[in-house]
Amino acid sequence: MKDLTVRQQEVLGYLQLHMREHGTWPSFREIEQHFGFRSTNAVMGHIRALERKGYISRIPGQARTYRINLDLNDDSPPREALDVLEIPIYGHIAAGYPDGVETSGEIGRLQIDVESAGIRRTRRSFGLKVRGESMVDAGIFDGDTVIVEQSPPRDGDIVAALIDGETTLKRFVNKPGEPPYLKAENRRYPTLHPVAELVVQGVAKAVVRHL
Amino acid sequence: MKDLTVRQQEVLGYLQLHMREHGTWPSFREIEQHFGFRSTNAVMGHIRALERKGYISRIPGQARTYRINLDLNDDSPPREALDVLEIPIYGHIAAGYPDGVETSGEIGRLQIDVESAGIRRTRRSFGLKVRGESMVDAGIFDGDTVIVEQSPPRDGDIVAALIDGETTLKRFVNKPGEPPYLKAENRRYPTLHPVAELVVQGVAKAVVRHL
DNA sequence: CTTGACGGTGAACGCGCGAGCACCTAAACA
DNA sequence: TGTTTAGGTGCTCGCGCGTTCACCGTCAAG
Repeated sequence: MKDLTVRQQEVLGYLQLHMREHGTWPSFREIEQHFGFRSTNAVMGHIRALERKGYISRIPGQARTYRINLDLNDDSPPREALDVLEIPIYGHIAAGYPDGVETSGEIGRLQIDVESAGIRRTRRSFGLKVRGESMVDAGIFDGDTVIVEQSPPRDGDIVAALIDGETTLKRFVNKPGEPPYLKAENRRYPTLHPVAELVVQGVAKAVVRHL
Repeated sequence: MKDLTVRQQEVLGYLQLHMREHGTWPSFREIEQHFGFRSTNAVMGHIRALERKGYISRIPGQARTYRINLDLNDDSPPREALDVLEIPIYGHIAAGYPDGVETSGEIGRLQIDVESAGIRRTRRSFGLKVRGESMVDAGIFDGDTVIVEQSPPRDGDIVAALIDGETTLKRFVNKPGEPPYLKAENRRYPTLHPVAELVVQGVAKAVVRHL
């Protein structure tokens, strides 16, 4: 946060303010008007600067598409206090809802400190209520809550993946030289699970079980 | 949520999904492509329906500006704020611990909401870093953190108990007519563990595992 | 004195993207 | 039977909005 000029901080602040208040990113013209600029190019300069310095990223040419890189703009001191995160929990996956997690199906919330869960604040995370026995050999049982972080999977990770329109938990196997595939961790299940198109929603980082 | 058709729920779900994953609302063309429509007007119909039914609102003519009316789409009971508790974690337990709070052996802290952990605020709780394999058959592995609440054990509970000056995790068995005893949940361990004097420190309520 | 970063004006360009119109199909009424 | 509602296709129109180019200041560093 230190390498930003005052003006740039103001612009970054306005981006976040607008998002908080309207649920939408502002357009160049809206930023221009807010700061009293007389040219959208003044905005362009600041946006470019923020982009260059890594505080935001965007999809060039597309309207109102920003993304704040949180890890940079919170210059939180080395934490002594526990950094707690509130996470939505999704349960049953709507039948036929192929996009995966049905957002309206939020069945609860969970709060845990990031260290215990092994997740990062900068990534989006969500909880998933486990159904079925496909991962019992990995110590994940029916009824457990797994905390999934949206990040690219690596070989050996347990991932939440989309199979036939349902979200399931599987081991992600990606050996060099062969296409990646998914594997259930249950001796009674077919071990291999070849998938035409692999849609990985996130990587399981932690399990919380209610005894 | 009941007055929405399946398709409308899917569209609403995609709006939220896209927002979660990209931090941006999708454009009509992106929605069209995602659902395989061949006309943006199909999108228009659904957006209009969602708007008419009050689930979203938008600023007409402006790109990627939606607003979700949350109060409508979650028909879950009004969620109370999560009650979060900070808990000390002990590694190896010092002999003589049961007298009270011996903080010297504290190796960390954990924060979690009481509901996820299944504990009560009124009781004292602590975390325990599991060492050894004595409970693998109960799905508790070496390295897991169990959350223990200080309360009287009942038959079948997993308890933290003092054996030979060390705290271990065991199943508490208390059948009528015979003295209570402890039992390890590992096929390779002796199943019975008769103890002269039973010192139970608390009942395990939850497990947190870092994958 | 020059160079570069920073902050800005003004105008023009061109695609992204919401909006509208015409028309189609299937299911649910009544 | 006609009418309505949900869910589409295909096309066009026109504004919103990001982008670029030319050019202007100020200030600190080399």
